[in-house]
Amino acid sequence: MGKPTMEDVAARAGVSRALVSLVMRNAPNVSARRRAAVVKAAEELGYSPHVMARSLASRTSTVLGVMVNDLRNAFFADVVEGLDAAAQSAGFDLILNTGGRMPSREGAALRSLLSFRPAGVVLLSPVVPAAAIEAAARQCPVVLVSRTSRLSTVDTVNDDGEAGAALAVEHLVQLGHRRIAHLDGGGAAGAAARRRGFRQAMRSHGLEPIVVRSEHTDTAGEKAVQELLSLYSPRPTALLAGNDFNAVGAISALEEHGLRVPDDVSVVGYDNTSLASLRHISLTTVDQPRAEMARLAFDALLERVRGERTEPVRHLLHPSLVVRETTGPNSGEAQR
Amino acid sequence: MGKPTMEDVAARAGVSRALVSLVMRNAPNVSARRRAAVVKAAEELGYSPHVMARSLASRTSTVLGVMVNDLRNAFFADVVEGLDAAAQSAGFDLILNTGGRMPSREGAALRSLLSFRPAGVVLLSPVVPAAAIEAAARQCPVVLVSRTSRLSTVDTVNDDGEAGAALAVEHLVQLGHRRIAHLDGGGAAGAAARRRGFRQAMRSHGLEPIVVRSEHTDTAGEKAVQELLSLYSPRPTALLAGNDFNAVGAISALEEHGLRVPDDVSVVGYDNTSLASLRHISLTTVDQPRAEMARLAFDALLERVRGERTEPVRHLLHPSLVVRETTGPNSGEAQR
DNA sequence: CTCCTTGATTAGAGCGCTCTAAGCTTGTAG
DNA sequence: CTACAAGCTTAGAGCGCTCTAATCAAGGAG
Repeated sequence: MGKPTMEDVAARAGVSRALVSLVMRNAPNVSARRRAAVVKAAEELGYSPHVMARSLASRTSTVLGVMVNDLRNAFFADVVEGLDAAAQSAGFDLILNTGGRMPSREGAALRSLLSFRPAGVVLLSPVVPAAAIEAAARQCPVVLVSRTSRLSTVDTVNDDGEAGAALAVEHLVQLGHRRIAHLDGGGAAGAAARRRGFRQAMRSHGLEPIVVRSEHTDTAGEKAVQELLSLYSPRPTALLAGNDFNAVGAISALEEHGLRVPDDVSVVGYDNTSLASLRHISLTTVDQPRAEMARLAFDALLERVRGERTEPVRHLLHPSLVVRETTGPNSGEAQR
Repeated sequence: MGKPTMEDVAARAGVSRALVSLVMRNAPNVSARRRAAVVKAAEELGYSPHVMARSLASRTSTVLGVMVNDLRNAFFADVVEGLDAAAQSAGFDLILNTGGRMPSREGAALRSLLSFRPAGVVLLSPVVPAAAIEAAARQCPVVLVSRTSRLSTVDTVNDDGEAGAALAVEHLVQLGHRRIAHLDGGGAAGAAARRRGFRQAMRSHGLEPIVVRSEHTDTAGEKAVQELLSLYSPRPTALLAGNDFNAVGAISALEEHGLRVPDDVSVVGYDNTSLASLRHISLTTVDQPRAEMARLAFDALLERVRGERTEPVRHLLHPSLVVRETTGPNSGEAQR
């Protein structure tokens, strides 16, 4: 438990502490002989530099703060994995926090991250007020994922929800569907953009957009379908759910009503979570390039850290459609 | 970007740095007047103590290292959430890493965690050699989740896989099933215990255990069922999958063979991930108390940190069965 | 043989904080 | 008026490191 310090290594190698420091940072201008001696001593003692002490002394940080509102959501877990990969390859470390989608808890989490004086902070779909984000941005670079912002001090990375929804509509229209409904995500992150994209795409095809209020859960999806079927007759022949969970719930409800997917009703999800790719579900869905989003978020941070950029950057990533087995041609049976 | 220091606060409040330090740690024996002045000054400057500097000076750490091999696995994401909750309520922070199930990467990740001189480290189902774990345990308390160990310096938290499998067998036997197969998890974490529990429970009922080699993925589950159906005639009437993903794959394959679940074949999963609770799947499964596991892991660490305990602790948590809609009485049709 | 130059090494200050021990006020008792 | 707790406050060393500037050794040029 008694961890060796640089001083210990120096003593054992018969050199000064400063020289050990140089070796640890692989600085040039260290003779091969001394370098070897230091490396050997360090190995024998099982020494590795104390990151926090280094950070203090060098006035630099290799820590990235990450706040995620819900790790259970596979989308965020994927982004965190991506951030970790980027961080590891650049010698950074992640300090991670959850905010539970509650502004107060998120605020505390954010403050906790900042007390590490991180090189930067990534907020995944935060719900804290803009003022809190602005305050954070005064302390270090901040990038928002799955949340937009007008603050000139923060960067953002989002998928183009409008384009994603349009992609889905396009696919369904091409399959011959004309009565298409959207089960929206209410106030969830990105829901507004998807709704907007859906409406626009429908209108551009001269179709009447049907939107049912829902949420990003499977039970909400079921409920929305109940409502949809009782309200609209003839019923829609295709559905764009707010996300994959919602889509799975919708499928359950449809099947309970004796409607087959995709024969009677086509269903498209959103997010392409691991759920969608399960063969048992095999959901046609809109994929957000999570790995790329993570990479861009990390790079944006690094650019700010290095002072290479001061204007904000707004990444709007183009989603893609993954066609699986829940969508098919409009059979026409249900057409009036 | 210029972060205020304790000195700045002290100057503004007209007191010494030491006094500010006392207030920040809300030590007693500080007059109300000074305390208020310090708090006010800190607020005005937007000051919060520098955790790393504090850690260095106090020779204590409020950082917990967490290594998770795969965040995409909902089980681990849940445990991390639990750890975060425990950590937050005790004033600790998580530094998180992934090892990608590769010993070399895990080793690097572990070293990276240790360089923060954390108060303790939690390893979620690590695959690094015991020697690496032992080395880590010499630096700080280590607790293993979903991995056993004989090292007296590390604590472990596992679910009782034998009991879990037995629970499932018991349930199926009570439903009248006698030909029950287990699609095992191969070399995955916990798979051996589940397999052992399955065999034991079957034998204790005088039944012949059927075990098919598989993996913890849905495609492996499908493949295992193909194999099972081609190999065993009469076919089993019930299945215990290695985990939920595997179970979902198995269900797909069964349905493709025209077998209904649970009418023709009952299926039990393992883990009770969010997947299982989707109404569309509604999988009977064995639940591991993840929140409790996280809590116990955290507490074990804290006990070691505080020096309250030096002997290792081995938590073996009792899983519970969550009965949903993929299990039902043996219809007897397929009985010989 | 002396003066520079160049590359290798080290002394020492300091990062932002904590913590021990010492110093300063009061109030109260003698 | 002195003595002495008891309660507040602060000086200053030091945590483990980095970094600047100074030192030193060893050639090469004059």
